[in-house]
Parts: sequence; structure tokens; C-alpha cells
Amino acid sequence: MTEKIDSVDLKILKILQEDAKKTTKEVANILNLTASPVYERIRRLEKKGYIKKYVALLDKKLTNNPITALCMVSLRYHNEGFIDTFDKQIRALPEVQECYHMAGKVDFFLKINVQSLDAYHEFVRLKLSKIDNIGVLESYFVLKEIFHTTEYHLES
Amino acid sequence: MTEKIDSVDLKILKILQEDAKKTTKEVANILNLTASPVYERIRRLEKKGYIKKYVALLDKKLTNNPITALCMVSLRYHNEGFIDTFDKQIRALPEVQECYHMAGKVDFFLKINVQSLDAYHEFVRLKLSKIDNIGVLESYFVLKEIFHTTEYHLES
DNA sequence: CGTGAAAACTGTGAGTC
DNA sequence: GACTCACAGTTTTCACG
Repeated sequence: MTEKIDSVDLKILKILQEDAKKTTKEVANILNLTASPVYERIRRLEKKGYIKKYVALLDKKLTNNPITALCMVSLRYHNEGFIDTFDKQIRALPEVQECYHMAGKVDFFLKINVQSLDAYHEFVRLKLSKIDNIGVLESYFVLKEIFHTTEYHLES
Repeated sequence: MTEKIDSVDLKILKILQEDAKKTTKEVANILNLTASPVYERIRRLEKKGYIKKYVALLDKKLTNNPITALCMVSLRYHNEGFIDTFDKQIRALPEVQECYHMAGKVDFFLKINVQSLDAYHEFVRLKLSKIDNIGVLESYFVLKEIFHTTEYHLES
């Protein structure tokens, strides 16, 4: 069903996850091919879901989101309904960039970007804490973003 | 120096951070403009650093990175040299997708993607713990990625 | 910001190995 | 099955008004 991809596909993925603006022609040149097979391979990788989407990455500070907070959330009750509800409510918050359901004491892990510490205060006060069933809520602030990539390690 | 961007620029950023494959023509249609001004605005947003890069987002599982771990690192000593060294060494690890220097007890926060728990074990054993000056190292595992976007909340 | 035109790219069909 | 080649239709890029 999901046949494995070959080494050419892998190279295409490596190139595109680093620079999606490379044209099929440029990719073809790197791989010593012509544009057509590369074009078809990319279409296939998109259709099979290897490539999920193409996005522009923006500057955090210039777009007025200099503050990044990491937030650990524990729910009070843990039945299925509450977890799904949390899921739906958290997706609706545009300040939240990542949300993971965790193994261990903490239930959810959030990464949040806002314009100021005041804004974070308001975010917690007016939005996060309004979500039902939140027990413990612990926030940690980023002093400096050392490193951030959307690339995965591609091997085999 | 860095003049503010206007509401048209902001709309362009919103569109492109959601779908970088939209053509200037499509963007122009949405904004009731022609392609040229949109083209020039995008160039300017790139040059001024609002748009950092264009990337393809890949599927974590299909690319053999189903395991995500969050890892808190505390250094033993905290002089400048050690922090810079940690910075350099951590960038060299392709499994690490995000690294933040934190305020508080924990010094660094890492997000790591690997193909298996065994691979994570090896990653810690052979790579992370080889970095000088690491004191405490605590790992948390993601059960389920609820939500993950590269988009920022754009306002004003 | 719009017009318009040249250059480059995309996407597809026909044919090769 | 994957490739090369050829080509029409789009898009990009940019000078000019």
C-alpha cells in the first residue's frame, strides 16, 4: 500500500524541507534529471502525504511575537470527554503554536507566542484558565531561541 | 529604519505563512490588486526579514520520526563559554528540532524527533551525554501530537 | 499601483530504453 | 516504470507610465 520511497525521493524531500522555493528544474539539475520525473515525484510525495504543506516561515520578533512561553498543563479529571474537549478548545487559541499530549505527570505541553509578558498574563487569565478542568498550570519563559528548524532528520 | 508594514502586507504574510504555494496572482486576486504590487511587497517582506524562508513541512511518521521527546537540560557550570559551547554542539545534532535557553531552574529545553525509543536511548547515550558540562537531563515523551503549526498570530 | 512584454517555469502528452 | 524531449499555457519579473 504505502510502498517505500527511494533515494531520489529522499533527496527531493531533503531539498524541499530546506527550501520550498527551489523549482523543479533546479531540483532536477541537482539530481541530474530533467524536470518531468522530478515533477511527478513531487506530486506523488504530496499525494501520499510525505509533504504535508508548503509554508513561509516568518520572523517572530518582527511579527510582534517576541515572547515564547512553554506551559505544562495537568487536567483535574482524565476521562475521554475531557481530553477531547481540551483538544478542541486549545486549537482555537491562535497564540498556541504546539500542543502535545504527554506521558507522565503532566498531561499537556504547550508552546505559546505572544507580544509581551502582559499579553501572556492576559492570555492565561482570559483564555487558558477559562478552559474547563485545568488543574495545574506551570509556565516557563524562553530567554533566547537558540535553534529552531522544521526539518526532520531523513535517513534510509 | 524598519518602517512598519501596512495592513496589505499583513494580509500577504497571513496568506503565505498558511500556504506558500499561492501564486502572486492568487494573492493579488484575494486582495483585489494586480500581480506587480503584490510581487514587490513580497520581495520587500523577504528582504526586510519578515519572511525568513519557505519550507515544505513533512510528515513525521512517514519520514520515520514517530517519537518526539521533550528534554530539559541543566548545565553544571554557567559561565559564558559553556553556554556558547552547548549552543554549538546542540546545533550539530540533526535529531534536535528546537532548542531554547530558559529562564529558571532548567537551562535548556530541547525538542527531539527520532525513529524509536531505542534510537532515543542511543541519542542520549552517544550524543547528548557526550556534551560537556551537562548536569541534569530529564526526558518527557509525547503520546500524541495534538496540534502543531508554524504560523504566528498576526495582529495590528 | 496598473499595464504589458520577455524570460522562466509548470504541467502534460508522445515516444525511448 | 522511469526517463527524455517538446510544447502550450502560466507565472514571474521588471521597465515604464
